[in-house]
Amino acid sequence: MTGTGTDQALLTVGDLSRATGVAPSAVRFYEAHGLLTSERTAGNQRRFREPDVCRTKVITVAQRVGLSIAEIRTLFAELPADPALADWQHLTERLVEEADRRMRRLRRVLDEITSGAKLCELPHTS
Amino acid sequence: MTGTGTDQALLTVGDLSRATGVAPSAVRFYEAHGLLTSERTAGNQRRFREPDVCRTKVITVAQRVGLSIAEIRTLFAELPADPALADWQHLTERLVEEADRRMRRLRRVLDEITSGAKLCELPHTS
DNA sequence: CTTGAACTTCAACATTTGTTGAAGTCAAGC
DNA sequence: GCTTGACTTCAACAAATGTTGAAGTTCAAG
Repeated sequence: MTGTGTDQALLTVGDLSRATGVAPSAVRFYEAHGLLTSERTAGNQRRFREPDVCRTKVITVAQRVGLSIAEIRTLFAELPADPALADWQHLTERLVEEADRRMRRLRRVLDEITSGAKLCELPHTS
Repeated sequence: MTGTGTDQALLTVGDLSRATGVAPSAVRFYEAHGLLTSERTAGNQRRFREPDVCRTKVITVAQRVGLSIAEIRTLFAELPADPALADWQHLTERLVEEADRRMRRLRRVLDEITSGAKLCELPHTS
């Protein structure tokens, strides 16, 4: 009975920050806004788990897609506590879909201003 | 010699707002930040010109592309005072290019998280 | 144990992109 | 020429997304 099975690597704020490139202040901010959760040590320090590295990276990507913190929270709402690979895949799939939707919307607007052409009337230089 | 040539329609803030769907406060904001310019009446009220309708619409689209006010100001820096059709076309071309660049960058990031796959390590459930 | 780096909370600040309201002025129709 | 709606400026507020700093605590190494 050597292993208890709970050899989970616990990460400090600094560890998570280094693992993701996100500033410690931002990590705390994300936790305060429900995007990350942590346990606490006896001395009240945060300890994150490995999936939080992934969550944090997803946050970064989702922000690039244009999602707000609130929207990312909603996105994460579907994610189980200890996600399996399939769960991550499903999540990124949804994220990609959302990105596609937004890019298509943008493309439509761009098409309007290039081909629709009524955006800018010429000054009637008679 | 009937026309003086200066039958330019002059637009109040409200006119421009109605023509573009942008709030009057936003119009003033854009002017304060150098995206629009106006003349003033004897009584100190703003009077815009037709091209400003187009500029304002471009501002809206550029924001959807993700440009900041400062970036839009830079974009407009190339635009002559009284732009011809070709100038508008050039501008929208640049805007579309920028949008494409941004979408390609985003696409790369998305590809990384879907195919690159090293984003999320599986918890080693032995 | 002690020490130094890393952690804690909390409040204040920073930036962007505007909106709102107060107090006052202008323009246009009757 | 008066009235009324639209305009003016300016300051304060707002919401999102964090960062910074102060004051104090904890963790790990020696």
